[in-house]
Amino acid sequence: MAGESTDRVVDEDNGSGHDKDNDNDTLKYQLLGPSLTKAGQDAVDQQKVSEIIYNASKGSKFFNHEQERDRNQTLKIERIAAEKVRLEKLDLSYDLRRADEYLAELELTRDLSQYVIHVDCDAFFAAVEELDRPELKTVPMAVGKGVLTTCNYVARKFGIRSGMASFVAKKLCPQLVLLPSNYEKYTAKATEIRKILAQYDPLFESASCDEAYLNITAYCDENQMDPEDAVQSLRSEVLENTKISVSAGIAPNAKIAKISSNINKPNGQFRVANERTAVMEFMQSLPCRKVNGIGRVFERELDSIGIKTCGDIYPHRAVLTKLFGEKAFQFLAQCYLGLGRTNIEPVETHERKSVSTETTFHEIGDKEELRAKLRWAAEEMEKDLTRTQFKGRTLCLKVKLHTFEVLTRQTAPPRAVSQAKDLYTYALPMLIKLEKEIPGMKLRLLGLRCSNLVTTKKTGLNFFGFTTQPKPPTVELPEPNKEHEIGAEEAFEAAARQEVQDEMNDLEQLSQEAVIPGPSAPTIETGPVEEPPAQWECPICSKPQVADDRGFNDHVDFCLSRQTIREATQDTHSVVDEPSLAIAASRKRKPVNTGGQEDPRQKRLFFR
DNA sequence: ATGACGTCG
DNA sequence: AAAACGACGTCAT
Repeated sequence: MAGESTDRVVDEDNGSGHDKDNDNDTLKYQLLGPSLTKAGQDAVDQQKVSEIIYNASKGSKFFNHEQERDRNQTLKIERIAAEKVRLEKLDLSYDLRRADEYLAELELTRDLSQYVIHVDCDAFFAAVEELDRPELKTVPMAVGKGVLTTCNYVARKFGIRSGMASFVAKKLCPQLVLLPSNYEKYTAKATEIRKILAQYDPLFESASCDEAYLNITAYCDENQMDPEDAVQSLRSEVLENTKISVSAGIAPNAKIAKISSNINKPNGQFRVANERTAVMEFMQSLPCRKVNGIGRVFERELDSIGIKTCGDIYPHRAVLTKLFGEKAFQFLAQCYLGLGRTNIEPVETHERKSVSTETTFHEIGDKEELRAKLRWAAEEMEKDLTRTQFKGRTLCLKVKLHTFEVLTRQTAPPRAVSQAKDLYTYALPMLIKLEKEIPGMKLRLLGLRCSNLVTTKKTGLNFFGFTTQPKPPTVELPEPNKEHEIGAEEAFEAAARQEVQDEMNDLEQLSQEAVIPGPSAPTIETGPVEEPPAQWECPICSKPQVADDRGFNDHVDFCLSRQTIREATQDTHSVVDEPSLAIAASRKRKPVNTGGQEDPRQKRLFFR
């Protein structure tokens, strides 16, 4: 049973001292995973499921990390609840009036003229697999390796959900069939489905592989059709032609359509009429958690002040800004009123903000192995950047420690980067810094992300009728050279331990070869983008740097090789500079906000 | 700007 | 024994 509240190592990092025994309840709820609200779980005994998950997890590093998070969240919501009590003793008439004014203002923006629908495939990945192997329809089955991405409805009866660790799922249902995911197959199927969706709204918006928003107002007009009939026909058309069942929500805006598509899942639809009363009524009893954007954490925080449904927001409107911030208040106000966006547009019109790659692996502490992982990530990243036709002005390294703690470090190279060699060159110093900050660092994940993107697409060149050749922008090196480059990169670190001079020569050669060669680009380099010569400082020695006219700078390579040598020769006897030590020491002590400090409340903002 | 964190599918 | 990945967004500093 749930008796013991685990043996807490209570040391000085816990200023508040006290610890509720019922912490386990929230923790267990947390462990149930993020998709508790998904369909197919209604008949499941969640108590029992939660016990099993808890027992399967107990003591693991993952569990300990979740426990830590849960503790912090609990502290935070205690502060929120206490603050709310304090606020309510004050005169809130000003806040009340402001809230009401905002609500009135929002009300004027209400648009009930559009039919927006959200289409959602039922257990999509699992359904696609079942097409190939119909015998799986009757047995519990899930897709995904370490973590499940989807499971069929038979599996859901056992309490299995997407996002669940597969070994936990096996505990809940030993006969569960696990399939590896096959994204090509799923995207191919998704393309078939989208072809049909396009007939109903050519400007539909793919929200993900298996979801889409459509505005069918025009379609209904032109065909003199009721939206429900239109969606009925859309769904049967999809089912007949692709053998995939989909559910749909029909509503005056995207927010409500999204919620509605879940209501009669699987293979069903639900409509909220385009009338104010229908909308208000629908929201009134709707649990906040169902709204896209309110997750497990915010749900708990809202619950702690007595808000469970969207209707509960109204009576609390006067304190929301002070407790959660202006943006959160505005978002909640829209939830209460059931407002949402009505303009649906193709996802291609959105500009991408970042490109990233990351992988999880067995715990690694060995420095060489970590570099190999970083190199691999850099290569993956280069592929992704090539495919998406971007370079990154800023580069971010992400690691997850063996404790599941996640850290990120970012840097702004002197020029936008896209080649594996450069990605590696600029990421490695960040990794090295982390290794210094965290003695004995062991990782279970490593990833890279590029943001501040610069497009390498050759756009706008065809106003004289020139067809833009869709040639991939990276034409730098013939294949064999790439191999050589990687090999040399390995050699780099090894050689660094021996002779600086020789190494520098090698590096110079490498740089000459690897850096963007002007002549091989026949057309204008990268169309419209004019990269400003960023000012930048070396992540190792912090000296200000200037990029040369090829866009790069050998200083980092140089500094890096010195660094590597120092590490190799003096490793045990630490030359580690004091600041790093200070950071390392302070890391573990969480910023326990001491008494006098006011208002540590976290604010959040949602889209739009 | 940078890093932590929340959220979604 | 064992808990993903990629993308987006905020906030505090």
